[in-house]
Amino acid sequence: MERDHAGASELRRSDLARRTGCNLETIRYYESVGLMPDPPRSASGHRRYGPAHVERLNFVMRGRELGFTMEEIRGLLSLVDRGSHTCAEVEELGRHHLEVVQAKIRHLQAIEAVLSETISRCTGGSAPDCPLLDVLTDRPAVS
Amino acid sequence: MERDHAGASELRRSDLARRTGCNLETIRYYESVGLMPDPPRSASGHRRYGPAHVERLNFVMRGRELGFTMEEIRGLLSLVDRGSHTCAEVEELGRHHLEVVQAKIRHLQAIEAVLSETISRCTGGSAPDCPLLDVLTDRPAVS
DNA sequence: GTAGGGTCTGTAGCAACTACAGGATCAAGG
DNA sequence: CCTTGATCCTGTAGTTGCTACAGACCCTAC
Repeated sequence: MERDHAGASELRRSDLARRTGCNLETIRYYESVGLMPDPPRSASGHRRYGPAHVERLNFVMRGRELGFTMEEIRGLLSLVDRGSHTCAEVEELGRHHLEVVQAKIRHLQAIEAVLSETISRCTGGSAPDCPLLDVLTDRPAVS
Repeated sequence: MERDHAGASELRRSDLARRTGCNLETIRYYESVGLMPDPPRSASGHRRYGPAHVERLNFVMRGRELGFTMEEIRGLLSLVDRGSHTCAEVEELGRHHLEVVQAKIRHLQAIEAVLSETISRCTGGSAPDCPLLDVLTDRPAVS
């Protein structure tokens, strides 16, 4: 006879981790900050997860993969949890995040332009003169 | 007569901050982690900065603007401080950093592609159906 | 019954700052 | 000379998104 077993889909924490690919400690972290609900516990205090937890963790993980902050995911989840969300509301969160992503890309591209241009002027030799150091020290390039 | 004044270019912390555009607290932080040297102090313990500090802080700040980590900047500084650096050494640090930046750009662009494609399919209406939520829940798009 | 895993909690660490609190000190005006 | 307000000092805690312990408990299989 099995004790402490409320159904075929009761997962331990390591099962949930394996199934979702999420780090074990990260699951606890998501619970501690309220992204994941506190799961029911066995008599001895061990967490027991059901299919709803798997779904929710997948949601959170996909959100993170798309670069949403935990705050944004919280917003998305609360829309969904409310049960009366609209596409327009979700889209707005998405569009805002998209703009942030695009701004980051532009920022990195600006850095990339300076870096690659500067490095392309490096001789790579054993002399101390270096265009990259010139940029960092703001010494104007020798014209 | 001026007391506590060892030259025309002795700066207080707020002067250094203003002159470089660096946050006041950040200067202390850089000192605490060794990116900036501990400056000499006045009799009462107030920091006094000279031109060398301005130069070094500018170096650090330009490095940060180019996205170098503090560890990388530490590396660059130790090359320069050693006094016998070569362009090849500096270039290698720069090239490595460039690759990191390019990888970040690619990562963000992949995110951007998914996000903008998904959001473009949003109707923005008051219905709960939403392509972005579909992606997050991994519900396959209705074909 | 015991060995080995897994689980529990709390805490500290990472990067790179930023922001206080609570006190000392300085510079200028009266 | 004294007050006032700005600036300085230190130490500590907060931020984001985890990750990694330590030390105790528990659970399962042999």
